Amino acid sequence: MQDVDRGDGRVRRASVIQSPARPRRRRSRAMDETRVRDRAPLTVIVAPSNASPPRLSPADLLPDGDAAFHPLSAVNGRLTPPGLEPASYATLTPLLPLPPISTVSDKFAYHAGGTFTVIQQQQSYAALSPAAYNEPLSPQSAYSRRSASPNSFERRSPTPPIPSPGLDLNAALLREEQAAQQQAQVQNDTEEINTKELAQRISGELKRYSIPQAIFAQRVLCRSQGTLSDLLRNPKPWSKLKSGRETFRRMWKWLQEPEFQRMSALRLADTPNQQTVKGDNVNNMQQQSYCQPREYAPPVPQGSGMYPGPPPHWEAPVYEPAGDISCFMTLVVYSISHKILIAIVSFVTAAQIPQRGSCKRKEDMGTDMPSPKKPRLVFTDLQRRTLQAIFKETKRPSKEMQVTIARQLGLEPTTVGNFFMNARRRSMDKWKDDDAPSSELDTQCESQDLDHVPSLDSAESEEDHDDQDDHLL
DNA sequence: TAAGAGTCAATAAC
DNA sequence: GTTATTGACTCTTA
Repeated sequence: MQDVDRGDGRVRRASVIQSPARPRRRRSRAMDETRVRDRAPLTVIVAPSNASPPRLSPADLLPDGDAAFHPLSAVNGRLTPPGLEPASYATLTPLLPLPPISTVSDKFAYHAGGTFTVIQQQQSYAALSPAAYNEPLSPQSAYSRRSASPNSFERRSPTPPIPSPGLDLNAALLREEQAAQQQAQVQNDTEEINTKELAQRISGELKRYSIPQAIFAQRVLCRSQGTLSDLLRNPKPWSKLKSGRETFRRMWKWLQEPEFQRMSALRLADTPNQQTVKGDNVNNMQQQSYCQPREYAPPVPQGSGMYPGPPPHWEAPVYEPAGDISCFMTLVVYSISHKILIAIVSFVTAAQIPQRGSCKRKEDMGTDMPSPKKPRLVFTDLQRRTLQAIFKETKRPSKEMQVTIARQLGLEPTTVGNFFMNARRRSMDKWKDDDAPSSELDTQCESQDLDHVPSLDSAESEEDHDDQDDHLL
């Protein structure tokens, strides 16, 4: 993984010993675990990045022999399934059927293409007929409708194959259609999409057509490239998704489109400001953006004037390089009388851990001009390793502990809070390696979530490398 | 109100 | 130039 040393810090060791934490409200299994661990002394060792890595074995870190501990190596595996090699997709002709999304919509009856088309043309994307929305992606159906003839997409053409009907017939059809929509909508809300497979297919299609993620993300999903990348690499099981299902539905929908419409969807938004015109021209597909308003207002773009600006400590950050850091840090956390008393003993060189603004920055050091861009905080190696080591032991450190950690590492408490929040969420990204059905995965995840820290993968692999170095030494 | 979920977007990595 | 990573923001949920 890419997470290599970002600093030269040579932290020798840091340990955190924690004993009984203040009783906390039970929220989940995770909290249970945290509570259990809070009762036991905790030692966190942060090894130097260029020397012996933090080898956090259960024996080292979990005096109670917590069986839930898992080596990080078992977690990594950012998903790039072998079956998704670009070459395999390259062997397909554009009109060959796609492999099935097994769990999706086979139960759905294929909806009359004509009526679907009319709706598709006249409604916004989100309001598409659910039946069509969830039409089967089985090889049979896909193939028969797409590749039977070069004009297969015409089955969804704006001119539906409705036999020159009288008004009554149309009305009946419309009613039938509406009923089907309602029913399908119900199904749509509950039906499961195999997000992993969908992600693989989308990835494959993007590769096959050389569609940049950024374009697809923006045009079809109305999301950022980074978001798409993350979704494709770490698709959450459908059952774990909430509002995020909409994004996968859009992928799904796009995948269901005939090639012609897929490419059209990608092209149409090439026009600047296209997305500002939504649903105001039902007769013009070029104005029919895939994108619908977000579930909530998107963040105000930076530089728009509404961004409140960086926190004070970012204004003139002292981005001290972590180089030449040589320290031996020990964190001792213990509690007395239901109140955590955190004692931190640090052996840090003067330049070791600035209390503020210790985060490195690639540049910006020589510019006095206030940048309109929000500076991105990047943890120093020491900060990252310490946080990761602590996270291994305590997924939900108390507020007090977070404050202490923040103070010790020269970070804002909110930054520390964000780290743990992100780490908790991203530590659940491990269903990716499992081919089991999502329901099964869910069960597995329940027992593994909190012991996997993908963000630590780098540290782990790094450690391996360091181990070798140590060995040489 | 805190934690979770979804996401942005800076930027590192390739 | 494209993709992956990740700190932080906004909104939702418990």
